[in-house]
Amino acid sequence: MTRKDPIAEAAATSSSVALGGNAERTRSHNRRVVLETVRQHGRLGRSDIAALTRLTAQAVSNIVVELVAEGLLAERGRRRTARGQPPVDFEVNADGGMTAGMEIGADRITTVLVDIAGGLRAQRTTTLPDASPPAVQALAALELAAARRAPGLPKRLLGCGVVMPGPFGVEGMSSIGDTVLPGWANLDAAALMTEALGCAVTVENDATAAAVGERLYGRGRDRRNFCLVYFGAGLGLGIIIDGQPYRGAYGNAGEIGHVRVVPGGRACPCGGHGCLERYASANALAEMLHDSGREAAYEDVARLADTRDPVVDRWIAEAATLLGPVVALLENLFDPETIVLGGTLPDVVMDGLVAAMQPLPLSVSSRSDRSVTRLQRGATGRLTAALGAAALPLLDTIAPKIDRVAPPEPIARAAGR
Amino acid sequence: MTRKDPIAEAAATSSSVALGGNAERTRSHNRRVVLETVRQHGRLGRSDIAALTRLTAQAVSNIVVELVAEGLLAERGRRRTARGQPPVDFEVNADGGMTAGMEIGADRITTVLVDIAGGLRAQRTTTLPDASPPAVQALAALELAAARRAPGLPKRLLGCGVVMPGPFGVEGMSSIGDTVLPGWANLDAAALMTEALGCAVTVENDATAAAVGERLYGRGRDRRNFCLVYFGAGLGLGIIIDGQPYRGAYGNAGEIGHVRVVPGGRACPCGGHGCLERYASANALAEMLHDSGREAAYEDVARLADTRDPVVDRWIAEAATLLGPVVALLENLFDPETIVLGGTLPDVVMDGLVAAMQPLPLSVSSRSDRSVTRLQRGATGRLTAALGAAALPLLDTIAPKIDRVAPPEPIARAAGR
DNA sequence: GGATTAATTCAATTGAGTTGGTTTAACTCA
DNA sequence: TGAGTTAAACCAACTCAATTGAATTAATCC
Repeated sequence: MTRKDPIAEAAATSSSVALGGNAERTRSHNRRVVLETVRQHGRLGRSDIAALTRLTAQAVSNIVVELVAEGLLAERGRRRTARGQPPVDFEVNADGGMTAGMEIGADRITTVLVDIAGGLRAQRTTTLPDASPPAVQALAALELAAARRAPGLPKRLLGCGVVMPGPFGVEGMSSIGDTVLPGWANLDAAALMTEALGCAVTVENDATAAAVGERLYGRGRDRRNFCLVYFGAGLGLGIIIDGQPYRGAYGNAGEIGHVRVVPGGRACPCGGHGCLERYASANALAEMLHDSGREAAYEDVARLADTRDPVVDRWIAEAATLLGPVVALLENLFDPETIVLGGTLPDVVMDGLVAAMQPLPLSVSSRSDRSVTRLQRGATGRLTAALGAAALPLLDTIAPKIDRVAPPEPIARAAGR
Repeated sequence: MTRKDPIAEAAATSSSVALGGNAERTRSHNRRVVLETVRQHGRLGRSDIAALTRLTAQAVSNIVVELVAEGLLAERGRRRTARGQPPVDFEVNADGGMTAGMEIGADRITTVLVDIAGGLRAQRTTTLPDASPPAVQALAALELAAARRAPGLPKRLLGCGVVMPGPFGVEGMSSIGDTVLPGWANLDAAALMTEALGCAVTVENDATAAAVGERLYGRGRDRRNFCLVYFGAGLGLGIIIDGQPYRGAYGNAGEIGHVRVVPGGRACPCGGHGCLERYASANALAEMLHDSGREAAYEDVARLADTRDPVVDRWIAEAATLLGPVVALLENLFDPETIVLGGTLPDVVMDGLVAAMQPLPLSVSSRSDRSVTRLQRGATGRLTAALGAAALPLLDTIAPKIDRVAPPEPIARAAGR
């Protein structure tokens, strides 16, 4: 009859377990639901919230009182209606709090402060002379402090999201090569940055952060399933499933840059040849520009694209040819509501890409009755990664999610033997 | 000040809304959590359940009493432990209920009855002379009734899952071509079958159903994220994310069969050329066997594979060559815990495929410290689709899920103007 | 200005989990 | 063999938060 201890067993397999609920968790869930509903619709009366969430008006009323008291919601006066007592509208209180987003690249740090209503309240960029952990820690702390000196900011800082070349802690294919910052490999970046910044830090890769940014502030505002193709140094894919970022079982989902699209093509640091990101990425464009003796800083690229520079056009044509089938592939696999293009390329270039990819290849998304376009440029512009980073802590605050947790510690339990 | 009615607006965009919780929903959630936990671990005492779910022993006790009274859990005696009062173990009561699964193909119907503990309790196959809706309805009802006459079955039938060539209601790429049963296009198959069978029917495609089957009874039992590549008439992909089947925004996710793998290759009913499923699918193998004058029924294929028939070997080699990169692609995009092969091919053939694909191409899944193999054959064998179908209703009963719902009807509300 | 309508609040009730104490069933050791 | 120890399970009182039903409030309609 002797068996292993089921608790120890669960901890060993590290399979997460669904969490039971209770009254407090119900409240916390409902608070999130209310906030998310208001955020999504912009401005709602208590009854509207009740109807949308299927809570009673009374429950909503209680929660709203709480949220207003905490400064998360703000009253916005009565709406005019046909009959009956007009509802008092509420919206997310822009001054109720803010989050920070930092994009740490090899040579620069971009910092943004975003309020909980999605408004950009401060923004800084500085060069990073030394990317070693202590230097980054110091400079990041300074930059955040400097950004917080902007006038009229919300007082509360709810958290900080950091985007940096990853991955961290996961031994993935993409960790081989030149993506990780020198000296950061195998370090717990989130812990280091939490220590440096003195507030809760979430670390995420650029593509996923950008997708979260679009989800909260951009094209994904009322989308629950979409993909974001991110043009950075490489090519990334951010995946939003059921309103939440999808990271995969080991945090490596969306590694799209190393799909082989040109058999026997350009060599890639990953060891392969003809990888997609050797053609379709900001780096690939910069290389092409360099090879033809042109400047390739952001402003240069924007200018060149504006003037329909032949090299830029050539890159767009090539990238579009290779990306088209990949877009169709993503549609066939994920069946998203839409696919968004984001990243560090100027809007003109993105628009050029979208245009050059038309008509898109046949896929399950080729329906005639679409209400959303299959492919579009993101709405958060050049700051997309930093804004996405800032959105990360907010997602935890706002988005209702299923509560699931690692199995409990088997410590202090006498295991059966 | 005049604005649109937010409720009508929400209904129009049909974006689903998170649902508020209350005491009853908490209970229902906790019941599911308890059931799921017991199902996953096989046999647990009340305290174990409490520790795993983070509920109090008391709450668990109450719920267990309820579940035992309803016949869903069964007491299994005390376990031997070192000290203290030994716990009473519980497990899912195999006689507490069952679900039916039907696989409706172009020429046959397979029916299985599976109890809630995952045991196969009855199984039938019959030929389907006429695939028109009325004929299928009549025969399916007869088959289900016949299966239910097997001795010693659980009394309760909790629901019925049906797998049939889809898709239904969605105008997808794959609906073009020969996949849909004649006469079923644009019909509400779930409603028709519910009416015919007299119990709640879920309709699903083969690949997703198979994935759900593996999730509950097979290789996915302790996996929360995996993909299942399904070899049927075509080639499908079932995706399990966070323990739940992922169907995409419009129910078309996992359309993997029409990835172009051979430029300028064999023509495909979808209109393209060189689609994966023209090479890697049960149909493709059958075609190849026919062309060389061999029989291609299931038993024939199994026999031929056993004797290492050169044609079968050739098919395996070809399919493996084409599937290898696709497996790597899936790993890079979904980062699953594992990828499972399932479908209507004999186990020998599947095993041959898995072997022939080694070594797998580099991907984010190429880690040295893996505890689960990257690619494996499914555990549910030839009945995989039917068993998966039977698992569908159970998933709703057992698996905890976030409650989310379409927005409320705007009827009977005076819209502001 | 009264009737009507819809939003909101008030007060009592209910469901379900938690807390703290008690009982029960095994093992350990003298 | 029996007292002591330990962990499981149960009992009863309590608390949280949502629901229910009635009352109040603030508009428009006529």
